[in-house]
Amino acid sequence: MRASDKAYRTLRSEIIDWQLPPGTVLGEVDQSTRLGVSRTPLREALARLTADGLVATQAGRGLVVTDVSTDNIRELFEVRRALEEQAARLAAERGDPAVFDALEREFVAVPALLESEDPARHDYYDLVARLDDAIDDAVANPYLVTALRNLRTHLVRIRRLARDDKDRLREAAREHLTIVRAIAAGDSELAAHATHIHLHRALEHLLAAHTAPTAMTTGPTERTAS
Amino acid sequence: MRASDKAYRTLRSEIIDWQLPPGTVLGEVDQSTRLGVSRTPLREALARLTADGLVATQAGRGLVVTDVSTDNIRELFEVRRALEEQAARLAAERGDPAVFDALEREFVAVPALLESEDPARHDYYDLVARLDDAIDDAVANPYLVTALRNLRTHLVRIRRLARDDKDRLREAAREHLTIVRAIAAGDSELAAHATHIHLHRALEHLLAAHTAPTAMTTGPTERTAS
DNA sequence: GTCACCACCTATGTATACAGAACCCGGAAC
DNA sequence: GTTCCGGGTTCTGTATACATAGGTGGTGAC
Repeated sequence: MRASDKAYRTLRSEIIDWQLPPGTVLGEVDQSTRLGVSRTPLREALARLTADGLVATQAGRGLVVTDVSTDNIRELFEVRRALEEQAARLAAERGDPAVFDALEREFVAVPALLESEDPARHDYYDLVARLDDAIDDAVANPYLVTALRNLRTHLVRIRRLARDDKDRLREAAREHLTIVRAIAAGDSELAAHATHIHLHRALEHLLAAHTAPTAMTTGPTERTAS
Repeated sequence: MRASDKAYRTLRSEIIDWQLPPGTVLGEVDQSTRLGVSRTPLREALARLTADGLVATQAGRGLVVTDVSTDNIRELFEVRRALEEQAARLAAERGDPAVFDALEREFVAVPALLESEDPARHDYYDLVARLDDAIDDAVANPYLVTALRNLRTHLVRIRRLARDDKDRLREAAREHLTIVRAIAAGDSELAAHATHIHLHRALEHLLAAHTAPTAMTTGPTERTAS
């Protein structure tokens, strides 16, 4: 694997996992020595992360991991609504019903799934990821899929703030079920509206969880990664 | 100005202006010597262009300028519809009516404008660009604005294929007028639907112009830039 | 005559060295 | 005490050298 890819993937997952929290200064020499690559591939990795919106140049401190504010989340969801509604619409028009029928059966089984031993809900998040993949596959539009992938990167990072409880996940599964059924039935408008509602509810839940413990991300987080 | 910025802007405008047509192979050494910068900043420029979708790595020939096929245009417009409708909606909700009232008056005057001496229609395209800027300003959403800006890069490149005649521009101006009035009136749904119709008509016109002289972009365009 | 293999060459990927600019700290003057 | 200036240090930006991989062309064998 190329050194620049290695640096990019490592930094990306560290940022998403909050091992590198918002505000972390990413000096080129620090990171290149830490990751064991030279500055040239590291710069490429940082450029890609900047394009992703995970890092940004702050006034006079160089590159820092971007903050996740309440406003950011709202803005992100405005874009997300536009893109995911369109994706749902197109998936309903073009998707293979059999694929979404199979996913429907899995979403029906989610309440039972959530009772099982899986503290991190990995099985559930895996199912949602497979739904996303199926939609990406169905829309067959590289531009749209790329935009959605970029967006999901941010959403995974934000998910850490959500404190998803069992009740919310059960509700989300019901919302997903409506979406999947609409896509399987080829009803594009229903799929779009179901997606709209799902995102509306997800944003509500996210903001409710985020406004309370806001101290987590704000304030002078001057931590440096070493 | 940084050498990498210089290389990026130069290559970007050359690709958009069709001076570097689709299929052109962009070797690192060729371009770095041609542009008078070293390979390091040039690689950064190429990475940015790749992220923009203007160049892509092709099988075994390295980086090439991306092709513009009919399918690409359709896919691009699917994303565009999603993002611009959302932008129009948000602009109607948040925009300053005075700004869009002023633009409305300018769009009313377009038929007269098109009669003037301006073979390249620069004045008209300028007005559309100012409308885009006003919408960007009104939506006040950096993620959405960034996505729209990236999209418009491709659209400017495609415009070269459109052969916009006076009739189409007059029609487009009427469509824009409807959009601007809806935004100024704060009617988000009307703004979204007017945008939808405008994009539908624009795509129709583009495809009609593009399917006939398709030989312009296809075929073995093995040209090399030197 | 065609196909396969080998060698050379050119391209990309990486490391490092150097230059310039910006920031920080200390000192001095008002 | 505060502010401004200067030196030093550290960072980014750029250039270049080197290594490796992949592609191409030529030659030989079947």
